Amino acid sequence: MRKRLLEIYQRLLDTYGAQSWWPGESPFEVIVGAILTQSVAWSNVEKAIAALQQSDLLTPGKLAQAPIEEIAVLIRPCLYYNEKAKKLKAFSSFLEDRYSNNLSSLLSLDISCLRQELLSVWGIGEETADAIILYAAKKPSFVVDTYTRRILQRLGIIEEKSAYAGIRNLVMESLPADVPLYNEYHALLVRHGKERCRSRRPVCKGCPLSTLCKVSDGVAP
DNA sequence: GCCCAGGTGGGTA
DNA sequence: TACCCACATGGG
Repeated sequence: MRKRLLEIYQRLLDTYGAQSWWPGESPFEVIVGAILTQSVAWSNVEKAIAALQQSDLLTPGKLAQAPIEEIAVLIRPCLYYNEKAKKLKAFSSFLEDRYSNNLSSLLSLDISCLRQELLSVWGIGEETADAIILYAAKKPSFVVDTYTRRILQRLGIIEEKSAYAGIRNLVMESLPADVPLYNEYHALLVRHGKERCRSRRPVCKGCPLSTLCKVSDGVAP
């Protein structure tokens, strides 16, 4: 499995080049981005982050104090803005109550404790937690998103209804626990997914993974 | 006008 | 456990 996953990685890297992913001036900004990007393209998140920055709300203390309505107006481009305003507030309040706004002390926990803490926050699910661990805490926790699932499924590596934990474990048990590798792999899967697996019908012609794929040409499983 | 994006939580059987 | 639904903008 290790060989297979590395082969996929190498082909994607050769095709798309390094993605140098997840821009963010600070770990806190990365976390805000991780919450805002739930089910939405990053381009929309950038607008919201810029608006929060402009209103000087991009720090844990200030976000925790701001009314949900004020946050919601600023993050409108991000879809489900009322929900996400609550989620940002929930995380900020958690950070204030449990860590006195000391983000570093939260992020310095070991992966399993950090993951447990993050999952206890309303609005943070497995994918968002892993994105925060990988991109904000810079610790090796593989992120399984829609594209990861779809692509690995089409390659015949996972079952259609594989659970999140099963997919994550499979990858993490097969690959070395390496932050740059996990970072780049996730970014490449999203890039590839956007270009070729956006809809139910994959674009198989000229696909760098076509010879590894069990899906027949042009037909969705 | 229609489809779908880098999900999560809550409700129901 | 396994579904189903709400959330509700913007770009192709």
